[in-house]
Amino acid sequence: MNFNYNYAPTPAPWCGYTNSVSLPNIPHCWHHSYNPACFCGGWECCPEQYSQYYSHYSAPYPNTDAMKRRSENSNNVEEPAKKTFWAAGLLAAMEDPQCIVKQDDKIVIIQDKYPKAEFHYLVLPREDISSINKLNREHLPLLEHMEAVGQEIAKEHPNHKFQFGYHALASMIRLHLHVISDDFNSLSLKTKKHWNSFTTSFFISSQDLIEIIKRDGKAKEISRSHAKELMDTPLKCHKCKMMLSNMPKLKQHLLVHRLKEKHATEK
DNA sequence: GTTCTAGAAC
DNA sequence: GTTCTAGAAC
Repeated sequence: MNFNYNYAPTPAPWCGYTNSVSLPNIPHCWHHSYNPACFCGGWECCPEQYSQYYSHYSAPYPNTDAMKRRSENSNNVEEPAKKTFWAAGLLAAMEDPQCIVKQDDKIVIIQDKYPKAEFHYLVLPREDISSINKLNREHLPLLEHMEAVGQEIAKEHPNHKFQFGYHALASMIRLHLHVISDDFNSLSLKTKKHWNSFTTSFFISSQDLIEIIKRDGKAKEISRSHAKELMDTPLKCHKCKMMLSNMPKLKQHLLVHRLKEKHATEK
């Protein structure tokens, strides 16, 4: 992965090491639980500091070179960049063979690191498109292709229904199409925000986005305040519209549908 | 995006 | 007292 200054990776705040030259090749994907874009290399560079913040993890080995660099730079600590590093996690993941499920010359498909359902893929264009804001009519063939490969991978799970769509205000850099099974059976599905991001109008179906681009020639991310309104929507089952008062109850309720569908497919 | 946790809700 | 979540920190 080549370093791209547009994404302004942030040195870990506790690490004094700053580097104004260039970032070496990034050998790891974000699955290795540290900031792949950090100048200091993430927590491997600062094991003692890392364990201070995250005592339940332990550093694999002390990186003495990095500690020395940090010491040399200790009087020259730059303010961390505003753009937070985690937002660039997808860029690292789509470069890592371990993360890639499928790819072609236009797109890369990865598994969501924190799947919100039994199957949850992300289709990312190789073209540097940061978000739906950057789309225009020239991207229509790409958007159609992204959905087509998404449909293809969904077909590998014939007992599951899938949703294909984009978040109206995405957190991660690089346009990504969610391909997610509608069971929403996952330990990583925890919060109201998770739920509402897939079951309210915050989730723009792939077909809808394509129609919007065809019609208007562009699409616009929603405002933070509108996003918050949608995230605060009361919890409602996406299948039977039943209202649930909290996430544990909602997740328990989802079991009803899972059992019902399991029964139906076994008939 | 996730983790963590204070304090709200029960 | 326990469960749950919102918001800050990362």
